[in-house]
Amino acid sequence: MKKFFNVLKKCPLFFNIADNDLDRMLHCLGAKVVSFDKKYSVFTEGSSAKHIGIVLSGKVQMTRTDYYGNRSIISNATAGEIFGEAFACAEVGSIPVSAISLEPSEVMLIECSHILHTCTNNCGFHQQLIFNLMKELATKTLVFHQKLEITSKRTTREKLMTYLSICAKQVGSDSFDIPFDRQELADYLEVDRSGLSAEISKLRAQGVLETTKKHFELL
Amino acid sequence: MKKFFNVLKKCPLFFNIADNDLDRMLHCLGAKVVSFDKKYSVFTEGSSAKHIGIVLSGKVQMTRTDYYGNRSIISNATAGEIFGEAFACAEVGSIPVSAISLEPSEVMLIECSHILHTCTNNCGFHQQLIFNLMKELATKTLVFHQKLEITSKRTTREKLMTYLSICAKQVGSDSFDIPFDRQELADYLEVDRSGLSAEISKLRAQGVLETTKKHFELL
DNA sequence: AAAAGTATGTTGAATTTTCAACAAAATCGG
DNA sequence: CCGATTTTGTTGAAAATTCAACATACTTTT
Repeated sequence: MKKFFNVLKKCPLFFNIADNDLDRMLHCLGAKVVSFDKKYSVFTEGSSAKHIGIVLSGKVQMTRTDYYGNRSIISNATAGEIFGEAFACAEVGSIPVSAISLEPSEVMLIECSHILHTCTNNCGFHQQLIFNLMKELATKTLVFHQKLEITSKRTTREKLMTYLSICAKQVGSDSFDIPFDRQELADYLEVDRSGLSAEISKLRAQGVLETTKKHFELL
Repeated sequence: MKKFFNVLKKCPLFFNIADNDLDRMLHCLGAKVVSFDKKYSVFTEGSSAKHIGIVLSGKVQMTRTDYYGNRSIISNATAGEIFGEAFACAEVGSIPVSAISLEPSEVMLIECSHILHTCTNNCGFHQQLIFNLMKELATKTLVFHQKLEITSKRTTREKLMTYLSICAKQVGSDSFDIPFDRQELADYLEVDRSGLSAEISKLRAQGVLETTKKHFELL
């Protein structure tokens, strides 16, 4: 596990956990590392929701696909980020979303009950873990509010501009990269891809923005 | 505070807290009760996010209104339910939503830092409170997933049917009441009210459902 | 370097939504 | 109980989205 310590130290779940406690803790939690090739499922919609995932390397995407085949992208997670924690913490039977690896990825899986319910060894770090988990859940809720703010807009143009404005604000610059290609961006904004492309062209023609591939610049 | 004990005992924040501890605890937390007339703001968009709200009586609605005046309804909270906890827990500067009383309401406000950071009295219930808060945040995330599932649908008809199906499932019956009037339902589904009314009429004509006011029946 | 596959942009037709305006029904206040 | 207000339903026109089909650009593989 040692080789992942640099990533884990950045993971909010382990905030305030001393370095030399980490190894013992992971053992106590029964943490395991699993590798996934590109486009493999980490979690499948409908499967049981016992584990919290932590991305160690690569990229994992949370999606849902409805009855008619419309894919909806919930979020992307990269190294150090947590996913699936809400379903595991709420102790629901099955997950309403899928998690797939966008690249070859390594993922740490921790059974959530090991975090929530104090082990017999009385390790003493459970309280800190639960506190960290709570913080993470609160932060994730804010991310959802942001996504709702974006998708509640009524037109493709407004959705896109709201999303790009948030990106610019987060980066602190009008020039930035987004983590989505065009189809993914459409699935994140919940709009039609070709309509999105058309709208981007229009915005470019009107001098509102410049873009090449995943790079955007607001003018 | 005694007169609210029946409500507070049903509040998930106080799960597993002994009855005779509750009074002392509320005092220690600096909980205060505030009354609001109909249509008053409990929280205003942009204000600081320090307090968790608990509805003691009445009804509180979380909304956001965008630049163009489109109102978006996030959720309704009735007696025993918590609101605003995510912003307080995440310790963000300001709230991105408003909370307004739909009826004359009484609300308990607790400064979140009093829950998160152990007090000098060493009361010993903070760990349980934090655990409960974590559970609540996880549950709320599931509610958000549900709202996203609904609003990610592309047509008014699909959004409505998805929402009604979820209602029916929760109640365990095809006959149920919804907590929204038509305008509120439209704002929750993020669609135009008149379009929603037209769609409901169509569904009625097609024998898919029956409805009078807030009562719906799926056929 | 060519071929195959993938991603992006473009277009027009069909569908759907929004918007505005109004009528009818229900509710509220005195 | 009546008048005033609010809610709901209806309609048609304008705007926007979706859908399908295709052309072009870009990547990857062999």
